[in-house]
Amino acid sequence: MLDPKIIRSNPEQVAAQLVKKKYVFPVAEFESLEVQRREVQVRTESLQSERNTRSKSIGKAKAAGEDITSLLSDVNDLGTQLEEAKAALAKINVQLDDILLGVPNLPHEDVPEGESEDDNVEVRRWGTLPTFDFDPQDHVALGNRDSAMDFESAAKLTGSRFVVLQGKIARMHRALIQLMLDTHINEHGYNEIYVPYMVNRDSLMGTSQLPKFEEDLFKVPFGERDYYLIPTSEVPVTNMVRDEIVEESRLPLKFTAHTPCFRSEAGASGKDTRGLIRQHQFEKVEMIQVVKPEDSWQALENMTANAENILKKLELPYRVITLCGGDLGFAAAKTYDIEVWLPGQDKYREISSCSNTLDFQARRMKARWRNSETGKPELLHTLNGSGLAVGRTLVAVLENHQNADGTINVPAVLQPYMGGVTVI
RNA sequence: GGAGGGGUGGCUGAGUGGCCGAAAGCACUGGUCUUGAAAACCAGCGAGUCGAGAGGCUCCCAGGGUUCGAAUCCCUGCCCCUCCGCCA
Repeated sequence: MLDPKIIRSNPEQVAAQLVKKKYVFPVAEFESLEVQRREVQVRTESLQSERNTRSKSIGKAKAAGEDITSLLSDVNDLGTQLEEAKAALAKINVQLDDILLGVPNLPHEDVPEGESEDDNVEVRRWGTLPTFDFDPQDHVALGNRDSAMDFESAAKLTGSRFVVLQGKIARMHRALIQLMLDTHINEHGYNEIYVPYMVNRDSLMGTSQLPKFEEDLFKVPFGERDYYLIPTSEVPVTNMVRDEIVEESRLPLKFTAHTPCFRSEAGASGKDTRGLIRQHQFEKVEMIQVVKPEDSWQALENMTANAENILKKLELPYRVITLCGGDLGFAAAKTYDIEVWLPGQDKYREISSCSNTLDFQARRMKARWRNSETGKPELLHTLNGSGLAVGRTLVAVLENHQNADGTINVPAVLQPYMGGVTVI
């Protein structure tokens, strides 16, 4: 959520900045509601004030043993007026919240203009693209050996966009997770955390998957309410600091978690239907940082480098891009995507996304720290980044390290996690 | 599933209808003392919101209700703890 004070004091400027993100902010509607809100709020509060003072005087008169019947009749119709004012105020606030919760974060000034992913700007490349003296296969063909990557069984068990992995491929998939976690823990200073794979509405509101993106989520009815399968561990991990005031000495908080992620992919029918690229269920190792505001931009650079380090270890060529305004996510002020080279598709594909949300999520979550200089609680900054999407990493390893006979060279860094096997 | 006990400020915890935004302690901040520190002593210290300010309003898990007035009484829900049963 954006700071309502900033929106109130300068709605046109906010609207102008949001144009970059292809969002039309309803300035006129907002301002007219604000005028009403202010008027009704002032009226409500003065009525409350009146009621409070009168109630106090009744209490005093009663204590003094005086007759209070006339005082009671004076206060009679105050209650109804107050009820009406309160109801009117609540109604206006609901409308204002609807607007405010639907406004995306402001893009950072570095963020390039642009409509879509075609306008994203490349920052750097790493690695040399592999060359093959044979026709490289894609991961679906490579995984088909011994039914190690089995989409048909998954379709039988559940439906489309799921997979069954078996044998060495399943082991490599698991090995990748271990490598990622160990690297983030031992080399990058993250704290491992295990979290629920289902969350409540409040958590999803906090990180801003709700109320706007409900159709992307799997909902699980539970008694009178609903739980939701997490679309990313960003949700449970970031919400650790919801409604908390974090001691300054504990900052920065750096968490890494391995979880499955569940996405309905409602808006992606027909897209990436082949293979492992876009599934309803996939594994991801996530990095979350909760930092002082002054540290968040440096943290974004570091987190991106942490994700890149995994690709370097796996000897996978990649490039880093800055998302343009039109491609930027709802909560993000700036996002670096890392795209890995996939020989089977002959192009770079997203494998990580690292974002700084500034205080956007923190404001929704009331996630604060106590600033020792001011002595006051202030909003934190939150960042999240994939380090990395495991399924897509598996795809990249298979395709980049394949041999003519369809076998795969296991990257040296992964071999200890696979019992020393060098080729699968 | 059954029985009982709870949810109060950063933390612990008192508070059963008005004198309570809320005792006390811890933590924190400032001061006295000290070469310095610790200890001791003194003082300050919840959050949000409206307002130029004075000050107002809201918040004692959440949502309803009773009342002129609710942290306090009633109802519903959520969560935590103890015991019993069941169980991976």
